[in-house]
Amino acid sequence: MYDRRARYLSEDEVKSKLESGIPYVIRLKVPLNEEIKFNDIIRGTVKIDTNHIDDQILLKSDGFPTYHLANVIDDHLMEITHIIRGEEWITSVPKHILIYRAFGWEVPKMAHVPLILNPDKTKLSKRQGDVATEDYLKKGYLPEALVNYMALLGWNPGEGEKREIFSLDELIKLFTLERVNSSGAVFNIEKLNWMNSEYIKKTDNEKLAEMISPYLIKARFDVSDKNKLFRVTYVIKNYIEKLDEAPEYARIFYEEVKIKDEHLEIINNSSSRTVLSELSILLNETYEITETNFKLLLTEICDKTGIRGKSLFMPVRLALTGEEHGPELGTIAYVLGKEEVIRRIKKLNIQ
RNA sequence: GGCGCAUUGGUGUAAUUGGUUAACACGCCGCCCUCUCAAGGCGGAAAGUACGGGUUCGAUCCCCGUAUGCGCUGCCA
Repeated sequence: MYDRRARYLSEDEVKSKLESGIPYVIRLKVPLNEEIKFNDIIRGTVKIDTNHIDDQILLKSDGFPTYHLANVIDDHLMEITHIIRGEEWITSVPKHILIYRAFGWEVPKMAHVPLILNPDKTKLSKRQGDVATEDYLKKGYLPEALVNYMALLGWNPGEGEKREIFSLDELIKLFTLERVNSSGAVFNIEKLNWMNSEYIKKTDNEKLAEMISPYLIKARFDVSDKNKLFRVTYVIKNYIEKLDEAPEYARIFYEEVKIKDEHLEIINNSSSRTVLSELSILLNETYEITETNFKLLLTEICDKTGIRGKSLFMPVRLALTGEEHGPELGTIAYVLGKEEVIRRIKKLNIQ
């Protein structure tokens, strides 16, 4: 700690040092043995002994002010009423109060908010993941979800309010500094993901389609067919938690089907061949595929052939997507459309 | 080292001025739905409130100590 030597220099000493041209700084003369008390809106009364505070440098040797001086003057000139900032600033409050006092200015109200923590409870850092909001926006977190999630980190609306999804307007209405708590909060990406998926589900298809198309384009999918894009959006909105997951789930609608080796056997057995050829026949008699009538076609095949359950659905699923898992078959067929469904089945028989 | 701030399930939080079976959400597990995967519905496990002392008829809540974590301790902000 600085020994406060400058304050004990005599006037003559100061004068001669000044004349000799030695570089100097201007410091704050902190009173000795005084307890500075202040009220923090979030934490209540905080006391700090001035003996633990250095004689702060206010003007550097190059003549420029340090943060502490500039900050106080700036806030006063801008008529700041409330200073709301991170907890790491709390120990510099007495320095600021002393400066306000020296100027004879009123001290604004103070509120020091808790820190956001890594899973291991250390201060949030780049080493353990993204910290910039841009990083999250890029991944396809919606701004509303981000705001909503962050608001709930260290704050809550109180008893009687069970909701957790709040619009900006609602947050503005409900938020008070008094209900912010004072301990650091671990940033839980799982809950953010959940909340983001809630917001995605709430977004209407047209808007959501617009939001995901950059991600699909980046994956080199041809999204020029707007109708198809809307249908794809309608399907995947229940699957994605973040917008950047869209290509992964939209893939089956945009990429050529590739039958994996482990599925060759299933797709080539006689029952599967029966199902697929029956389906082709029925499709030719169908004007247009809808979610429900495609299911009806499958029921019809079941009635006619006695093939049911997995042996009925799986060959169709594999033929249309090349995957064992995915949305409901009727939905998939509806999104692809009649022509494409027929094409995909046909392509298979040729192999 | 000194000073400051904090401490409720794995995580985020709740619990009128001390009196609840300590509540909700995420996550996890199970069941239902179902061709599958999600979504959705239902249910379950999970903290006795960091630890130790007080004060009190009674402490998550008040006081003290310890531990732990974080912050500050710059001619950085």
